[in-house]
Amino acid sequence: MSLSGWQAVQDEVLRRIHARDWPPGSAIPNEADLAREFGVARATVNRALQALAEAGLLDRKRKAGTRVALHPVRKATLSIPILRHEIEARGLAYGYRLLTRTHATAPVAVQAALGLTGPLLHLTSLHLAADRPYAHEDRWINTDAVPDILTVDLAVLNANQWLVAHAPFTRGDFVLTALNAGPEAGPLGIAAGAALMVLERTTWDGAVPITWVRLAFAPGHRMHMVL
Amino acid sequence: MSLSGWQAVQDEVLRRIHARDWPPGSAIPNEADLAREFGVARATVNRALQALAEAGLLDRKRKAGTRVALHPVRKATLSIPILRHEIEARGLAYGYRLLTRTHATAPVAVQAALGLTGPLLHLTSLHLAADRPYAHEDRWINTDAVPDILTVDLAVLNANQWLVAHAPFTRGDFVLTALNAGPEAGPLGIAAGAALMVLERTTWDGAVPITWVRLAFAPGHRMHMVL
DNA sequence: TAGTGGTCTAGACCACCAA
DNA sequence: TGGTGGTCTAGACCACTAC
Repeated sequence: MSLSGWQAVQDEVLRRIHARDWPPGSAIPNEADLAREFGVARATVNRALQALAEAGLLDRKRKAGTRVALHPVRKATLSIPILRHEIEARGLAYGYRLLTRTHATAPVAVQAALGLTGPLLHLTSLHLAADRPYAHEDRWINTDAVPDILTVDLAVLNANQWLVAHAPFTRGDFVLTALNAGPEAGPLGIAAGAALMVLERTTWDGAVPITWVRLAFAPGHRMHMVL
Repeated sequence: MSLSGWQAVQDEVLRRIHARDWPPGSAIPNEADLAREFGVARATVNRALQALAEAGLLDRKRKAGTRVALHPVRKATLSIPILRHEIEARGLAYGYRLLTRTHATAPVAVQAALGLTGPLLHLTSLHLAADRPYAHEDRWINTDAVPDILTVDLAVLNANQWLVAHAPFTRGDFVLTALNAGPEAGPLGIAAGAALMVLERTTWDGAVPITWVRLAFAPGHRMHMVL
């Protein structure tokens, strides 16, 4: 067989896995053999198999060889865009309203997530899509890490937009959960107790915690992923 | 400068982006120039830059060159393990209980997701962790695609486990949302109206729809992602 | 210790697309 | 149409690890 291009190799490997030529758990030929069989260079086979391993369909180990994953852990990729873009991509007008701005001691859960105990800048705000509440934001900011944010008029400029532009993070940590609406119910204009999708994000620049934010999306919000 | 390995190249590029040597939106040198500067082959630079582009930090276009992404769309990867493994990984005993098994016409939403109108196999079941309800499963199966499942005693064998072993899917579609507990409240042993994290998954084998499943997780369930 | 995947190299050709 | 990234090749060396 003579294939052309690493994607063709990938397709053929996928076909064999799927056709049970190579059943789950079984070892497949090594790269050199496959390269010979497919009539391509080993690097081409390597590219194809690495992509499949990254997707979780193959397990690869030096010396042990490559095996079809027994329990393919499907990995779905969730892109986390800036809310403004997410809303505008739906053809809706984006709006932002700052609700509160204080300095305060954060709740224990936030202190733990950030690893900080001192007082932090606390913002609550509302993201609007076509003038309707889209998400409620509860944010704590480590001003020691980004002192410049104190000079910004956050009533006008979205804190998240300022942060992505001025304080890029190197590490982020996301938690998705569902909560019954509490204090967010009022600003979101919904009944207390409604089920809300909540995204909690903590970000660091190296070892320095930057911000903790909790986004509570209006009821009915759906996060979509593929594969 | 002389670097060694594509990860070292990646690190250096990241450093420059982060240090604002290459601010957001700006073009960075082409691969050949970087290869010369770093003292590596162009393929090595290519490997590093492709990884960064895949991560959303760079935008690459032929002829136009490579630019630092203006609005880095962070992509979080959510691994969707088999529930049994997720539970056992926490050191808890996994349990499974089939609640109902019927043939029926699916709700319109399910018909639409699968693109099928005929009657389907309908299962509801409960996943248990240490004998406590972990998630409620509502599943519709296209028996035309997997007739063999009718020969299986689903009271004993988890439908999902049977499907992953016998009917691999080539395409999947996930939706995450939050719902107030309805009929699931009873089996889950919780109050009606509690906020539940819901994962809806539709899977196909090529163009053939296999199954639609809705998992409602017990309150407090947290899905974790990194970066 | 030997076999396997991981990676690098130098060179080459090609597809795409902005100028 | 020329410059850029995308990819392939043949060969090589290395790192890891099962045996």
